[in-house]
Amino acid sequence: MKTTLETIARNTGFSKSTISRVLNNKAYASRISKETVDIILNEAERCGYTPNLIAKNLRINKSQTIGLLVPSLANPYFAEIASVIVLESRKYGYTTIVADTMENENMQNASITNILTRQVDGIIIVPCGSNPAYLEQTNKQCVPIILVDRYYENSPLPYVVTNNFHGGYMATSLLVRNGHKDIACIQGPPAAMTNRKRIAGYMSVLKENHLEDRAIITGNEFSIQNGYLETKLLLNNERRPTAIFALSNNIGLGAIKAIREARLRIPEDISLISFDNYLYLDFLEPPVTRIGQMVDEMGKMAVKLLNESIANHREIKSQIELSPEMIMRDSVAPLISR
Amino acid sequence: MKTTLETIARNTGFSKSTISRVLNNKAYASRISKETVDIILNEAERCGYTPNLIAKNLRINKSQTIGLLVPSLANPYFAEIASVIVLESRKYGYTTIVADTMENENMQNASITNILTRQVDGIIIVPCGSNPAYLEQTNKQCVPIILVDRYYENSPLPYVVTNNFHGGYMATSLLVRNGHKDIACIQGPPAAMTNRKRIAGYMSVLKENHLEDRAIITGNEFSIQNGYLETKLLLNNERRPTAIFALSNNIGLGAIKAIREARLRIPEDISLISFDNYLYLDFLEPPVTRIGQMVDEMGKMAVKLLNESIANHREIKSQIELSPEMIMRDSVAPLISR
DNA sequence: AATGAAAAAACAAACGATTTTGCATTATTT
DNA sequence: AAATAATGCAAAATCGTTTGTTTTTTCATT
Repeated sequence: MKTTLETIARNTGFSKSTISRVLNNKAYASRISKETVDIILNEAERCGYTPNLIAKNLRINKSQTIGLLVPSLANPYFAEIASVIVLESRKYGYTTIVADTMENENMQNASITNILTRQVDGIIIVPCGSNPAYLEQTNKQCVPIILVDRYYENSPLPYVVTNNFHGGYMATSLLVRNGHKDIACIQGPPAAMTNRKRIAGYMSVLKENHLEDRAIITGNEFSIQNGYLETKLLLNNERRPTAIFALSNNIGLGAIKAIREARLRIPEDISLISFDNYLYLDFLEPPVTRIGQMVDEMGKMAVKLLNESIANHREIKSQIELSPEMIMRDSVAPLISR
Repeated sequence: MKTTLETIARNTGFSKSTISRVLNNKAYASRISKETVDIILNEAERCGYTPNLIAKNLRINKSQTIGLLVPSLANPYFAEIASVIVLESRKYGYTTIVADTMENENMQNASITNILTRQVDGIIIVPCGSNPAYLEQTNKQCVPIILVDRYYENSPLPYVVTNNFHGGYMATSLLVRNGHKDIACIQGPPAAMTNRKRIAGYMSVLKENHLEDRAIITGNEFSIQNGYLETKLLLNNERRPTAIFALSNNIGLGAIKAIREARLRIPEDISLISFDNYLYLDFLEPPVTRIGQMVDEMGKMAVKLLNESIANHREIKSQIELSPEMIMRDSVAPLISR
């Protein structure tokens, strides 16, 4: 038999309201006597009372739950984000409902509808697709939303992302400083903001160095397959690039595979720099130089903002960009003029 | 203003009970006229009604939610398990609350208590620690629990895990078939069941081949650091092993690092086989031969069992072991007698 | 002893759904 | 025409909390 406030009330002879106040540490404010408090706490302990948060939530109209949507938990990058957010939000007293949107906009919207029926207090999401309408509506009318890692251009939705322009800039600068002039850039989805910003950073460096007509931009997906195919093509060009900038960890992996198949050496024959930090990259031959994102800060910031928005009941406008970091390894080398 | 059954009731003139039945597709069974149904459905649509699952759950005493606890979402292996389970349970209509236990037994128990207050219908957990008492109590008295990936010996808790004995057996057999006689085994926590079973498989092969006195078992953690240090030590032995069996992906990585630092080649100088499948292992030099677990089947099976247990309201006794698979790559070579 | 204020606890109404029971009204049967 | 059955819906209880209001008790004061 499950024990409720009613159970304790019967066993002690006090009323449900008194029990409730005691268990919620409102005894003093409600002038409940010390003796009563003791009796009730003891009985609660004795019969192993656990509150029914469902009932509480219905009453107070808060669920102390947030929804977390990511494009793919199987991707270690998003898994890491999820890990940070789950742990961090627990510190604020939130429980996290997680959904995997499979990089599919319909799935994303369906998941939002679903978690809204569960009365989440707020949503953190790594969005996918290009239409923020439903998210905006939800943010306006239902619960606060914070975007992480990705955002929509011209949308008022608050976000915490990496300064991808800067990331692209840093990566390309490094290559240029090493004497590279023919730098290929293998991109993800051309529509994705993260992708476009990185490209913009890349182009900016080329322009500053008057190399813009030597820009080579190719690719269309953040996938291993894309990195592999595009690199294959690049290596067969009459004018082979001396360096490759891969706009994601997966693209980088695909590039490595193709470079190895061509029996070229990194970095002697071709330099490589990629985006996203990941431990395994240190175990490749050679370890891969990369632009890392501050996943920890990103997650923590998102939770903090969401919590503020929930607590203060006001809309958050923050659109925050965090600086990426350069992780120097051995896959970039100075160009030996030949 | 949020719309509830009451809103629709007022707007249409019907009672809440009628609205409820219509929206739950019980109109026919309750002999509600076609016209009424139409009116109600239209109004629900018009005012954008979304049910409040919190209220529903309170009433029907089910949350259509399951809890998923993993030791670390940041570990891609567990993230993959989580991914499968989140997606699969959605198919059954469950929403998933995820908690990260940080490989900490206290955290695990605290998380269980927490999600129980949220009235989850069941729990899927990759357990940590060695004391199943609280889990068993919860399973008996509150909601069904299914363990995945790991289990407790002598505990009645149902589980879906890999046949780790078989995995250890397969890996070691491969090495022996390749002529290796001095095979070191770097283990994780000696108390962990998964670890002990793998060790047992390893020993079994050695015994069958009368090599048991040449067994070398060392290590104590499923971490990169452990794999690295233990391998360092092994390579400095007067009698260096000709093959290493790493009992986890992380241990394998650490071993690779140490082997490279010693300027030895894999597999020419030393063979390596590790446990757990992971895509990145194909990009190492050489690609790592490994024992993979059927993560997909494991997750799906766990959800299926849990759902049955919830639906049929009876305790599940299943203790299921899935066969691992050998993933042949290039890190194991025949021993050249010297 | 009567009065009044303060202290302690009970009452009762929500929260938003589901579900049992019951009551008209209409249709069918005898 | 009377009895019975079927139809269509409403009322109200319930799930386990929280919380504003009211009641009862205690105790000091006059």
